[in-house]
Amino acid sequence: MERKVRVRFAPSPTGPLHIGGVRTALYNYLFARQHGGTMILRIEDTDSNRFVPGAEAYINEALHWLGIGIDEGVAEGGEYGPYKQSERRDIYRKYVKQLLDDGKAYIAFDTPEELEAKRQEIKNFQYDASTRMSMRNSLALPAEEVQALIDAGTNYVVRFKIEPGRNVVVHDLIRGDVTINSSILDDKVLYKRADDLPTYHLANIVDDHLMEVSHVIRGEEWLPSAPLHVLLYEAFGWADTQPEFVHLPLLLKPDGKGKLSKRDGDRLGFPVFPLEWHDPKSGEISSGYRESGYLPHAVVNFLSLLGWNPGDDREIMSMDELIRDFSFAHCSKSGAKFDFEKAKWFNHEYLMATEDAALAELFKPILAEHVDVAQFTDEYIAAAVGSVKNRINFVKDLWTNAAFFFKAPVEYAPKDVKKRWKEETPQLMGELIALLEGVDNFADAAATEATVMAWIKGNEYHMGNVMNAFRLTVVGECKGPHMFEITRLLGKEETIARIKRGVEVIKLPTE
RNA sequence: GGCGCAUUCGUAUAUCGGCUAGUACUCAAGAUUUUCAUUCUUGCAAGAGGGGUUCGACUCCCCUAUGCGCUACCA
Repeated sequence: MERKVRVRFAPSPTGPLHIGGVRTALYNYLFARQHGGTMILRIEDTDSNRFVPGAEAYINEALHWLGIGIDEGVAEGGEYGPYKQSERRDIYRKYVKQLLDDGKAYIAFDTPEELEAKRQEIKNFQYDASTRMSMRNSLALPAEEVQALIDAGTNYVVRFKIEPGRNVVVHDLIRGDVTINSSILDDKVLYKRADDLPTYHLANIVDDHLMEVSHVIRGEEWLPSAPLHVLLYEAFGWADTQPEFVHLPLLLKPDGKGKLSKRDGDRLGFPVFPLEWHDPKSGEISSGYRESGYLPHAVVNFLSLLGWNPGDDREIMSMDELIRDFSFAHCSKSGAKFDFEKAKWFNHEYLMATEDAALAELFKPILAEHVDVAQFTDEYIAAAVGSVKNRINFVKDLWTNAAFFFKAPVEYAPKDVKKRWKEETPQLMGELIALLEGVDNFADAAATEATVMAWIKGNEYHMGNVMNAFRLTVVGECKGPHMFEITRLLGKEETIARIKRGVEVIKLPTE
C-alpha cells in the first residue's frame, strides 16, 4: 500500500530564493500534483543569526508568480502546523528530551572558541566516539558537575551520539543505494541552548515525521548528511515511516566551476533570482527574471529541463504536461550548467505563443515610459505588438522594435540612408505621395500594395530602392514588418506625413 | 586531508548490450523576403583515459584522472 504523497519545500529565509531553489520547489510541486498529493511550504528559520527580513514574503511571491501552488504552509494554513520552525520550539524540546532520556544524545558544554582551538590543535579533529570522552560533556563529566553547570545557566548544545563502525545505507530514488560508514560522521549538534532552537538536522527529521512527509526531494548538497538523517529516524523509532530520499543534481555556473551562486548573476549579466531583490542591509539590488521580461511559464519550462527530460525530444511543455510526465527515472545524476542562451530561446517561444492582446498588456507599462498610451486603442497596440513579436526575446524589446508605430522617426539610420537614398529618391517619393493620396484608405493592405506595385512596375522603377526609401521615411531604418502592414496600422494621413517629412529632412549622403 | 556523488557534441540531453551515437540551443552556410526578423534546408561538433566481462559496450564491473558537493552551535 503506497502511502499518500506529501512533499515539502523547505527554504530558510536567509535571502532571496535562488533559481536552484526554485527548481527544487518545482520538482516537489510536479511530483505532488502528479500523485494528487500535498505540497507543503515550511520555513526553516532555525538560525536566528541569518534571518533576513522580507525573505519569507519573497519566497511566497516568487512561487506564486511561477504558478507553483502551495497546499499547506504559513500563509495557507493546514493541520500540521505551525509551518515555521521558530514557532515549533515546544515540539523540538520534547524530542530533544526523548533522545537525551534514551541515551541517544548528550549535553556538551564546549564553547565555540574551545572547539575552534581543538581544530587548530588537532588536524582533522572530529567530535565523535573517538574524541567525545576528552571533551566537556555529560558523557565525560561527573553527573554532579553536569547538573551544576546546567543549574548555573551555562550554555550548552545537545549532540547526537553516533555509534561508530556501522554501514548506513541511504536509498535514493535517483542514485540508488549510497552506503557510508557511521565512523566518518561527527556527533552533530541537534539543539542549541543559547537560542532554544534545534539545528536543521533535528528540526528537519522531526517535522518531516510529524508532517507525514512521504518524499524528501532536495538538492544534492544534502546527500552527505542523509546518513545522519537515517540514523536520526532510527533513533526516534521512526525507521518504518522514514520518507523516500531524492537528491537532485546541482545547478552549476554557466562558465567554469561550482554551484550557481548569487554573485554569478551580476558577473555574467543574467538573473539568478525569480524576482528582483533589494537587499535590506546593503541596499544592493539583484535582478530577477520577472523584471527582466521573462514569462513565468518560460522560466518553469526551462528550469524543468535542467536535470530532467521527458524521455523524448519534446522541449516546450505546459505545466500540465510536466505534471503528467515528470519522473525521477528521467532525472539526471550530474549537475547541469545553466545556459542563458537557451533560457532566452524559451522565452522567445513563449512570447510567440502569447496572444497579442495579452502581450500588449505586458507592454503597456513600458510603452507608457515613452508616449501617452491613452492616444492608442488596445487593438492598435495589440496589432503593433503582434507584427514585431517574432523578433524579440523579451517584452522590453518590444519598444525598440515597435517604437515607430507610436512615434514618427526623428532620425534616419545613416547606414540605410547611404545605401537607399539616391539622387532621384525625392522625386520618386513625390510620385508615391501623389499615388497614395489617391487611395481611399489603407485598411486593405493587399489593395494598397497592389496599387504601389503596379506603379513601380509600370514605370520600371527599381523595387528595392523605392520600397526601402519608402520604409526609411516611415520607420527610420530599413527593417521591420511587411511595409503595407505598417501603413495599414499607421493610416493614410500619418504615412504620407512621414514620407513628406523624410523628403524634407533626409539629405543625400555626401561622398 | 577525509568521505560521497558524478563524467555523451561548447551547453542541455536521448540511448535502459547491437550506433551509420539522435534532438534542441548556440554558431556557420544556403533558400525565402521590397528591408530586418521569422521560417525552411544543410553543416560544424561528443561517449575522460586504461583495464576487464561479453559474439558484441556509450551502456555492466574495476582502476586512474578530472569536476562538484559535504566535512559549523548554516541551511
